[in-house]
Amino acid sequence: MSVSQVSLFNEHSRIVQALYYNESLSSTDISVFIGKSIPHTIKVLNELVKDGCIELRGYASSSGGRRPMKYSLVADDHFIISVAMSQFNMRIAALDMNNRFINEGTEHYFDIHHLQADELIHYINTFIQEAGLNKNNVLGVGITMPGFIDPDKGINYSFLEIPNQSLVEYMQQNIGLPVFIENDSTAIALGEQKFGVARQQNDALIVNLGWGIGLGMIVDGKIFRGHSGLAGEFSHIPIVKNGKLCLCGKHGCLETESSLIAIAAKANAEIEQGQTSSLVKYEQIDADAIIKEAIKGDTLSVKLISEAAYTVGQGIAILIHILNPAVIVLSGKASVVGRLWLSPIQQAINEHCIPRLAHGTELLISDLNDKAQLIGGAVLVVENIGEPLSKKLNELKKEVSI
Amino acid sequence: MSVSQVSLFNEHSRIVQALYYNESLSSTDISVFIGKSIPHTIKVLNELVKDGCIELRGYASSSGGRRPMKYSLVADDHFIISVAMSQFNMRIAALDMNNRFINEGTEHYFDIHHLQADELIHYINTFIQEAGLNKNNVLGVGITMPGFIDPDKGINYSFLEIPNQSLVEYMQQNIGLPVFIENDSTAIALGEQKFGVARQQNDALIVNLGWGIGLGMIVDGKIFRGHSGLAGEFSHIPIVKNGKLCLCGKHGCLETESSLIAIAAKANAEIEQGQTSSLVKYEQIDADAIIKEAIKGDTLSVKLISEAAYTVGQGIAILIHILNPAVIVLSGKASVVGRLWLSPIQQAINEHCIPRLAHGTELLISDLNDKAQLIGGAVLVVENIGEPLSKKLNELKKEVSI
DNA sequence: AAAACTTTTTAAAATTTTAAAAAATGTTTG
DNA sequence: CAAACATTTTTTAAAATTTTAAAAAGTTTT
Repeated sequence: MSVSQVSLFNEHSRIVQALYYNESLSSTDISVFIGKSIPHTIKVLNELVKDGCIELRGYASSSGGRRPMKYSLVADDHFIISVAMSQFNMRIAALDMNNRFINEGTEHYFDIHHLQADELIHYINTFIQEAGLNKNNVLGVGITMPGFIDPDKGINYSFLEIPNQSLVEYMQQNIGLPVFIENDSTAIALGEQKFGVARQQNDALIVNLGWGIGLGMIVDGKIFRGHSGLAGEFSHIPIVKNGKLCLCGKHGCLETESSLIAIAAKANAEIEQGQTSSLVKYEQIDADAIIKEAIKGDTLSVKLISEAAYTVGQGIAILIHILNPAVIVLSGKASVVGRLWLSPIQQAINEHCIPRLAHGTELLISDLNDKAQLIGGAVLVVENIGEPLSKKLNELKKEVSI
Repeated sequence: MSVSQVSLFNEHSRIVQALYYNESLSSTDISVFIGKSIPHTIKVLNELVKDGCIELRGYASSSGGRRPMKYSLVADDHFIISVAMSQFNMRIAALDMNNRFINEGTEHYFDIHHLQADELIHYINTFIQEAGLNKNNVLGVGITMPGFIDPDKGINYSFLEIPNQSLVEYMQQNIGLPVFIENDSTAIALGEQKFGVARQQNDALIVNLGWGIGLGMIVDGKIFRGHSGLAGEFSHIPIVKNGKLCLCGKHGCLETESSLIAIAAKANAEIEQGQTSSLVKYEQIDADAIIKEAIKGDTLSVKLISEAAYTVGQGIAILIHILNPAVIVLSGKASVVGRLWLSPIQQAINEHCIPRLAHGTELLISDLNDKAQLIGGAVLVVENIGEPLSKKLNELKKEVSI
């Protein structure tokens, strides 16, 4: 493949991206998106129509002038596999080029600490087979999971380490498709940015209310990772004075007070002390139980979530001062009870932010619910088509600093 | 001026930028910097040599092959005026195209709350005249000052407001040169990034230890401002439990404990309570007095700075978790006693950061000292040549979002 | 029905890159 | 010690790409 073909391919992929994020666009829109002239854009669009991956969808309306042609992706020309993992489970789904789920997907349970890459590969290959997908029509597999992940090198440093090889390389060899990996919170942020309430936002913070408190940051329209990929360690900022030792070894981390794990621990303690609550009927009081009872209105569950939320709000107040985001999105597992989190967090923001900042920041609840991570996995693939890992690694090596 | 000429001009200005930040570069270096092919780069370079703003500086060494020609800016072809203001004073200096001060500069004292734009204009015009500079050879004037500033609109919302006009417009009309404004902490960050210890860094935090605690953030190689330009409000993050009311109206702001103003207030209180200290000899104990005595080893002064530093360190620990910077630079007025700040801050980082993050972040003291802001003002001009305000405003209006 | 406006098409012009040759220099080898 | 070779930069000319400008084609408003 010559260099000119590569750059052409990337131009194509930019157009595919534009259309994946928008049902249909005019040639002018696409021309702006890819930063090329209209004649050139139209030439490329025609090629893609001939290729069969883009179709014409009639004319858009006009405010007084010739009506523009609408271009869209052909929905079933290609598909994307998205794999969303948490510490304890994984879901696999397939999406078409209109970002729609083409089936119900499958779910598997495990403890990620004991999960083997081969198991993961087996689940994915089985899924592709059972969904009846032809691998030639699959753009790629987006795997999103907890851990400290380098998406460019294709390595998860926390889980699923493969000796002498990157996880992505190993997966690609055994699945026969392009594979991309990303951190779960980051994936949720991607999903919210492209298809959720953070759509169109260049400066957004997406809080992943889950087993821990994850944070995905969109800075200047792009996912922000920091110098060594560790940025967004929100759940370990030292702002709590409860003396509890965190798993990370430090005291005072936000997650010792506000994660679902911390909330569950508190619930168990309170119940033991004889607190009345509909939680008593559970054999093991875990996050799912608390969320379930909180929805039903159990006082203790609601109280515990509210308290945790206020502490998270204090942390968010600090984030706002430093990053001045346009929106903050509450997403992730626990955001299904988003209403319960919202007002304590908003109150903490009002109490701890300078007014100009508090007013300039919108606090929103995800409307993607538990789909955010799966959608983020699909976005991950779309964002990376046209940039195979090998090319990225070459760039990393070349990187010249003047 | 046709559009093609504009883009050519911007290409020229990219080359000027590359050479302003580097004493000399080869055509290959410049080609990489501006992202164009070597033949094209050499063509443009020849034009600039003919123009007289770039000169040849002989050959660089080679690791085995033809030696590359070194290109440099002609030092006295153009000059830059930099104006560095604080709340209480301003310095004016002129720099040549090698980033060297061409004279001693001048200094004026005032309270910025009562400063008039006309006064500022008078100082600048007088300076240019007395320095014997021809305005045709001055690239522009970079004014850096406290306040909430929108550099694109050319407005300082906190000070020096001009009715019905932007400050920059007014200044340009009365000085007859391109004028650019920027926040003081941001300017210091620019200076440190291009010429200081944060050189080459894409992810750096520059702490401006001054009357307040300023913060300039370099994210992905660029100054980060947030959604509405308020990012980096480090001095108002709520992390102190001292009950003191901050000027911003909130309790618990970092600056109630750690700014030079807070330190001076504490010193006065301690002296009144009969503490022994070489500070007693001062009529008014202000920041300058404390810095002076701390250098001499006065126990009280050192103690107060150390305490403040530890609190700043707690704040920095939070910044590190969120932003994962490669380096943190202590700069600004109070960084002349940088050694005193260093170890309490480092200790707070070690205590409050997860180890992987603490180890990945270098804490450095500025070597530009009080020159950082002036140099930042010059960088401000260099960064903006080729992009006149009017063009920027047009772009702001056009900004299409898909 | 004319005027105003927007999108699309076309063809010429301008820009930029590619590829190959030439020039210059350090390293290796006989 | 010099010739051969590997490397790197510079030059050249042809090829490819992309843009500009102007004309044409549709729509809405007046």
